[in-house]
Amino acid sequence: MFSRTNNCGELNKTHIGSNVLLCGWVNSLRTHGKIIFIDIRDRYGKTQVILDKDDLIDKGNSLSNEDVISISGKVSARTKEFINKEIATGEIEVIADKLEILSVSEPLPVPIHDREASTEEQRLKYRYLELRNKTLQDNLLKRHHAAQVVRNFLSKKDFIEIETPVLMKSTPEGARDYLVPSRVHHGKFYALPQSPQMYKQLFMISGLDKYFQIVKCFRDEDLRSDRQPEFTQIDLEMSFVDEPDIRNLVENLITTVFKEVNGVKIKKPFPVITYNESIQRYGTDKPDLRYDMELNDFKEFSNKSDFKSFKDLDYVSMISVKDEGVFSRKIIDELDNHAKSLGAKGLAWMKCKNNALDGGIARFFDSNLQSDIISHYKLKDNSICFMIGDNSNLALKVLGSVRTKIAEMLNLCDNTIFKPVWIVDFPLFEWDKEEKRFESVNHPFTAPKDSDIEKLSSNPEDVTSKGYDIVINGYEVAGGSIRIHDNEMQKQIFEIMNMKEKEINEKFGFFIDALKFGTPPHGGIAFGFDRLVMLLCGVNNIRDIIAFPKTTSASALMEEAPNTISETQLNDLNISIKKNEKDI
RNA sequence: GGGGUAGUAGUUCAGCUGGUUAGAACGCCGGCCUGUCAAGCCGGAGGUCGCGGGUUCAAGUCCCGUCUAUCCCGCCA
Repeated sequence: MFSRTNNCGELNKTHIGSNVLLCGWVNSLRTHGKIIFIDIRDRYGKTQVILDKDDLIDKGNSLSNEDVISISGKVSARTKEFINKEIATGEIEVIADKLEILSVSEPLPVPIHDREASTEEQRLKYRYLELRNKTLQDNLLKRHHAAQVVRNFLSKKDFIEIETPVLMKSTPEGARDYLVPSRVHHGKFYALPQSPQMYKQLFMISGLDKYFQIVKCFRDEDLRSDRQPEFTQIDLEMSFVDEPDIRNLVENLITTVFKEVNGVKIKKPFPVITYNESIQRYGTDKPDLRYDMELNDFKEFSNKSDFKSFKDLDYVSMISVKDEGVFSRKIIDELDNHAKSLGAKGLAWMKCKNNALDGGIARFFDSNLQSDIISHYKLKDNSICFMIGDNSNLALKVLGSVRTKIAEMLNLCDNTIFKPVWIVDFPLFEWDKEEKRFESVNHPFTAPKDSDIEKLSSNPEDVTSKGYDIVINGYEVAGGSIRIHDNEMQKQIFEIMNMKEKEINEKFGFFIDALKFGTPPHGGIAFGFDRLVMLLCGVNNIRDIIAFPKTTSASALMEEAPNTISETQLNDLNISIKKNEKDI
């Protein structure tokens, strides 16, 4: 029987002369007749092994990539000309005196060292092979490290990690629930948590004071590159706090994680901007602050121009960018198409040259107006302006998206820089046109600002909430709020959302009851842990930091989930499947 | 639900305005080779062009439908 003495990444000059036994995969094989080189690989690194004895060469010639082997031999120094500076073990090699083949590998369906070299469909099907890739392993290692730092940090601050149920009651507000049928209670269903929101508030009522959990959450909605149907939150809640207490704690948590995991220092305190300000300046509530290019109100000038398409519009939004020959007609067309695909009528533009405006819609602005524009926005020579006119919502939103697109084109997104910002003063409600009722912008447990409580009954649309988000580099990384701790107010909020007493009692009665028995003022926040790890790893796809992710249609290509179940299983649950017309 | 992109050898791709036997690289199999490190050289095998229909003398190529992956919009309290 074998027993490994070292891993494949740790041998160096200090081990020269010692006898070792290494285990791992054949990373590459170079046969030269009377000598064979094997790079043996494990999670820790690669080591070059030499086979130069006749019996070993016969065996070595039968090897192929990804076979699992063990090698025993002597660590030997490489002569100067053969040192490989690329790898940690490059100063030594192991001269084998025994080779054991532990497992033979068939040719791989995906190459493991070059992830780009196969389609994602293929890689997800053989995810366990893709996970042999160094980068992916490093990402998972970083994820582990980040979780560990979070647990340590919060534990030291008296937070207790408490598990909450995964099978819970469905309360259809917000996202669609993943549902689990009950065998015992025919026709009834559990829901998987979208977040442990109510449980953690109940912990505060219980007097547990400070709670956290690194926990899986589930939302049955359509996916994006930063959204998975099941994802992980760092969920936390604390009693007897107001907004500044939470912000202070969270800033310390975030800076600690970035420092411990990535060695990056982030300045405190984080900048704070209001929701309205963020929309005005960046056209989004998750602005990327790694670059400037703020949006401007251009209405004043477009009104004075002869450009008819901008007349009679609510709003004209403008950004200006330095143009160092990047914005060719082709690129401008590309941006124009992007704007149109988001619902804008088009993207107007003009360039600033020799203290005048030129190209695009410049001819609709007379020379006086042009100089006014140039001096008002301090436009520099060789810059380009982009404008969108529409209702203010759309104009800002679309130009905000153009802003990020331009930043990508100009390579302004440095993944080693982290720019966090608090977004605060969200409206408490927004009007749902289709349902014709108010809906919570955050969730219905978010408290209104103390100064706005009177407006709750008169004009709910003007009420500002005690909610806050943290955005880093354009990703919404965390969101939370100070909660309502008064049962009457909680009931009032549900009523504003057009819920009847009966419905409130059915869905949330237990929770409103709980609020009656001495509820401390409390608040908290939940981090999208996956997104945080994405930032730490410098990747822009959530699948790169999850071991076994789902596709954009929420299926698992490896094990083929979801799947059909047997008649027996259906009968146990008293469920029958409706046949579509197509299937008949 | 809507829009964009992709689907051809084990893998990644090429294949023009429809026209001989659908090509390349890597991998695989066989052989040679004592200093390579993505080793090299010689030879070989390997294809239901995602699937279904249509147009045509002729379809990988054109048309319609459909499936899968991916990006975006809607959606994500």
